[in-house]
Amino acid sequence: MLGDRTRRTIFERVAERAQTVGELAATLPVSRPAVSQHLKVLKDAGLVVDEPAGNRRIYRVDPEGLAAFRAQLDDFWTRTLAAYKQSAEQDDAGDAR
Amino acid sequence: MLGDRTRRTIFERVAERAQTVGELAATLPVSRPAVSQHLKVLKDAGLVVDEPAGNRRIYRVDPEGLAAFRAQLDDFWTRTLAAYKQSAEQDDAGDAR
DNA sequence: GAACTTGGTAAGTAGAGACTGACCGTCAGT
DNA sequence: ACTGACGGTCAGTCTCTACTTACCAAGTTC
Repeated sequence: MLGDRTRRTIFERVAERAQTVGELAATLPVSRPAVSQHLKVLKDAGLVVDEPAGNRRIYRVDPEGLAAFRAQLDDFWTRTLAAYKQSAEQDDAGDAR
Repeated sequence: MLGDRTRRTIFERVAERAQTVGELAATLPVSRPAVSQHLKVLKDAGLVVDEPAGNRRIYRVDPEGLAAFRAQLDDFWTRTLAAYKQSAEQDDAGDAR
């Protein structure tokens, strides 16, 4: 999801300040459609929401989706680290046997 | 890095229990070389270390590299969330103006 | 309402990377 | 020493995806 540099940058920019597609594209080394496509992905993932503002669309971070995303991440790390810890302890027990 | 399903699974498996390449490949839907390549990437990233054990190589999680990796992640999220928070507060101030 | 701006979508391309089969080196057991 | 198991690497393929150009729809401005 946020593995792609460009997409991560876009996400950071939007987090810093709600912006339109054009504003984002102007400061990035990719074309406007590319930005639009990245925003679509971020939107589908629930990380951003867009709001029509006359001629433009303003993109901003979606706090709920962001929280859900982080929760997923945290869950992964919690599970993985717990498993690792347990495995490490078993190794210690094995060494001490 | 951990965006790829297979690689993430491999990492989780290694975290659960230190294993050889063959053991990992046996329970995964990909070939042994594929596992070997994923492990190389994980090793280059410092997430795992390998230790020769006679004929085989045992892969285990590298606590230091893991900590560094998590630190990077945390840094990204801390920065991003801080920026977002500040941006949100400015918006509130703007609305109240 | 005509011209301009903004942005989403479609189609096609190019590059990245995940995967396989083949090959080779190394170690263990006989 | 020979044989078999384990695993790293190479070369090639195939899929995925990020990107661009072109086009179209909707809105604003004069």
